[in-house]
Amino acid sequence: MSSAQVSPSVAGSESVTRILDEAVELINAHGLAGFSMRALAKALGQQPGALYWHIRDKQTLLAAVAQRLLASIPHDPEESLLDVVTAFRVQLRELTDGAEIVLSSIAMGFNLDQLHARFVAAAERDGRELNEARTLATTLVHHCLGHVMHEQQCAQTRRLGLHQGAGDSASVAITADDETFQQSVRLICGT
Amino acid sequence: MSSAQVSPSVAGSESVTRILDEAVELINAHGLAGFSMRALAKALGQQPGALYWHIRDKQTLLAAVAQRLLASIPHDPEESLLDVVTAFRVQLRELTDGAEIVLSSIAMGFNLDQLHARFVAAAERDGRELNEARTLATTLVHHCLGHVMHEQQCAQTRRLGLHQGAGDSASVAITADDETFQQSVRLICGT
DNA sequence: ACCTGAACACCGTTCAAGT
DNA sequence: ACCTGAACACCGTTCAAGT
Repeated sequence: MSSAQVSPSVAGSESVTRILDEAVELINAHGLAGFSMRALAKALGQQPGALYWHIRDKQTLLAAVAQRLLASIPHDPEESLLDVVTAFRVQLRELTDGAEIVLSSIAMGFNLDQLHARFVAAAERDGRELNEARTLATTLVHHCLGHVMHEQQCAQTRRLGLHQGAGDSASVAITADDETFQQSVRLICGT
Repeated sequence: MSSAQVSPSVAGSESVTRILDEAVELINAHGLAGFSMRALAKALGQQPGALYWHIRDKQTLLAAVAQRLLASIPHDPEESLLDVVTAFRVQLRELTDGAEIVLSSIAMGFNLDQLHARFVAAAERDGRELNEARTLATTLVHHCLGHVMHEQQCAQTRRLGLHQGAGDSASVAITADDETFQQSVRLICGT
């Protein structure tokens, strides 16, 4: 049995850990667009091909990064719905292009069920009925992903320089900042 | 003045139109991941370099595709908030990976202000106060993008074959389908 | 078990030179 | 004005061969 997989549960083969650590560092430094397998190999002092003994491919690597991101959301057994959605957003923002990485990992079979379950549990603790809790959970997850994705893409726009909009760029009607996020969450949760 | 730009307003140089048409066709056929400048050139019967006389680069091309997508949301002056969010989702789904293309175009300076304004206007017609209308608009845009992105990534997972989840794949707790979407919209709008 | 070296089949983009 | 041909500097991935 070759270990050429980043298996969801047993990903701790310690060479894989080193690879993931370095991948996170590079993504944080140069963004997802500036991240390549070849650059990762170079940073690890190896040949590009060497990576493929440890991991299946780039997409699987990114799915593992996404998984690690979600797994490190702090877990409070008494957390409210507001707590968990806030923690989710915080964690997405810890990693450059975190929302894009999580979303695109879905195409790798990565799913958000665990996260969804945490939202549902928190909603039920807040006194919601099960069906309502489920809708609430799904809505908040989708909203948070859309919001942070927007925010992070705007950040990249700024990093690359010019906005191609009109000269005075003060006219941005739709924004994705802290205050907007909180207003949306209050709206969804019904104050 | 070289025309090497897909300028937002005057993009109608008819060669550019042909390029965009073909790009949309290829994206619909093979997804964003399977779309390349070289494949686009081949489909047009040209050399890859020829494209760069008409358009600045790939990202600008995709931003133009996103713009065309948003511009072709049917416009009803009496539309309700529900109408506009539904039309937005329909249009995102017209194009394979449409949500991803729109979201990533934001990094090119592409912004969603026009769309946001339509949401706000519809909300006001529905009797909302301005601040409420703004929050509602932002929330719905972010939610819809997150939702459709999730949905389209899942579709790609299915196209590529296996889910790497457990054997029986019936256990998907979080989904992005029509019914879920409508429930979320009702929740956000307050029934 | 783990890595190198070298290759394969691609990319996006530029730019002289042609017409 | 518009396109070709050819190059540049990259990609992800595979795989024999080494240790």
